Formats: sequence, C-alpha cells, structure tokens
Amino acid sequence: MPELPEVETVAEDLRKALLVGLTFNDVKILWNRSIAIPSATDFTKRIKGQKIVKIARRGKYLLLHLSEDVLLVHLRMTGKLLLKNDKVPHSSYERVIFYLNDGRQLRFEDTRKFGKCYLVSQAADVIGKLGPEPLETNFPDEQWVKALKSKKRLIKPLLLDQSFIAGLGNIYVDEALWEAKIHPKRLSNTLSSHESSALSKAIVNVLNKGISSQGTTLGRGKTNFYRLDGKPGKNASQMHVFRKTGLPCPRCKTLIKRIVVGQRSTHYCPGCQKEQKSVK
DNA sequence: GTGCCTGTTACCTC
DNA sequence: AGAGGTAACAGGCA
Repeated sequence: MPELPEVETVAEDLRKALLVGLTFNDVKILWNRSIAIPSATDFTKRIKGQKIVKIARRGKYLLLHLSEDVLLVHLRMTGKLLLKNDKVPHSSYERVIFYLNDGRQLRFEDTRKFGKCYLVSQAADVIGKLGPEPLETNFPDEQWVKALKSKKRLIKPLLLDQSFIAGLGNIYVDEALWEAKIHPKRLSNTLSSHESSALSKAIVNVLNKGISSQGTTLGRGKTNFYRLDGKPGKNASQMHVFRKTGLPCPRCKTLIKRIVVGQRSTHYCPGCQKEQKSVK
C-alpha cells in the first residue's frame, strides 16, 4: 500500500506534529516479528531515552534519526503509523506502541503483519542497497539511463525493483507507464532515449502529484493508507489507469485493460501503450 | 461460507 | 541475469 508519496506524507505529518525533539520513554511490542532488527528485548532496551533528532525518508522507508541510533519503519502492505493520546482505545491491529515523553503515543498498526521496524546505528545496514531517489535533483543521472539500457528486463518489474530505483510500487508504476505511453511488458533495453526521458519525467510527475495530494487511499477499508491522524489521502481521484479496468482511457478513450506482469496486477491502455512490435 | 484478490519484499529454484 | 514460485499474514469482495 504505502509507496514513496504515502511515506513522504507520513514523514511530513510527523514533522508537523512536532515530534522532533521528543524522547521515547518506552515501547510496547505486541507482535515480535514486527521488529526486524535487533531482538524485541534489545529493541526496547536501546530505544528508551533516545531523542528524535530528525525525520526523513528514503525510498519507502521512514527514518527517525535518534540521538544514538536510527529507527527505520517499512510499512509494507498494510502498515500505518498513527499518533494518539493515551485515552484513545486500542485496536487489535496494533503491533508496536511507542510512548513519547509528552504523553502521546505513536502506534504502529499493521493488519497483515508484514511491516517492519529496524533500530540500527547505521541506516545503511538497512537501506544500503536501495537504488536512486527519484525526487533528488540529480535524477535521472547517466548511470540510471545506462542501467535501463544495459538491463534486459520487463520495464514494470524493473521499476518495482527497489535496488534499481527506490520508492515506486504497483500504483505509481502503472500510472507512470501510462503517462509515458510505455507498455508494461516492454523490455528495458528497447526503450528509445525519447521514451527513457518521458519515463523519468512521468515518474517524477506522478510521485510529486501523489505527495501534493497527501497520498493515495483506495476505498475506505482498514487495510488502506491513512495519514498520521487517520485521514485518507486525496490522490485516488487522480488515477488514470490503476484499477480502472474497462473504463475509457482519459487520453484516447480505449478501454483500460488488466493483465498480470511479474505476478502483479497491471493496468494499462492498449490504445496509447502499444506493445513492442518485435520481441526477439 | 468459499475462493480469489490485494498497494511489499525476501528467498528459493530453474 | 532474469523469470517464476512461495512465503510471511489477514481483510475485502464477489
């Protein structure tokens, strides 16, 4: 569920909620496997007394730089961070509760239990292998363009590969490929330089739009994305193809198709995203 | 209830 | 190298 724009939204929400400067008094771990590193007991011991110094994001990871360590959170499919006071009733999906020294609680809820928290002294131990940040000013660089050419992979699974480019998930990849008019099964090494450039522009554009509308919340189920205060994002109304199967393409009116690429549900417009003519 | 779907990623085999 | 399968889980939905 949460991709780069959703994580960025939560990071910004945490900053606006004035968490920088606060200290973790304690933590309660309700599901041990939500803690990836270190063990649950060491995690609890180490985080106590650490102050939040800076809040950042890298790819789909949220980073809380603490006085000694870095706390990283990956929300995976259904993870959520919610800021509540001690009077708010607890949900059965809470996996970790962080107690702040101003009385508020940062609650990590995660229905499917795929999300992970990491407490490490070096963030690179967790995020060291991530590919470039699509919203950094130096994106795309020659290396990324070269990599696109040198790899011989289906473009959609390649864009989902976090070591190739960080932060994209199923929603924004489908949207970016639609915007760049590239078929999701095109081979990366067959993209023209015009297409590569359209693609990087589309990636930046869909991500920026996602951030400025505070993320994508599809439907109102409990497994969907919600912000720190529980409100939904507003980006769903800006989707062009994602889960629009059978609806007319906003650009050419051809009906949107759903196929499976790399075991992932994929939405595209057969009219403006033509499959390559010859696949050798 | 049944059966298949899901916005993620790691790990395995071929 | 890259593709495909499976697993970690549990709700959503027809």
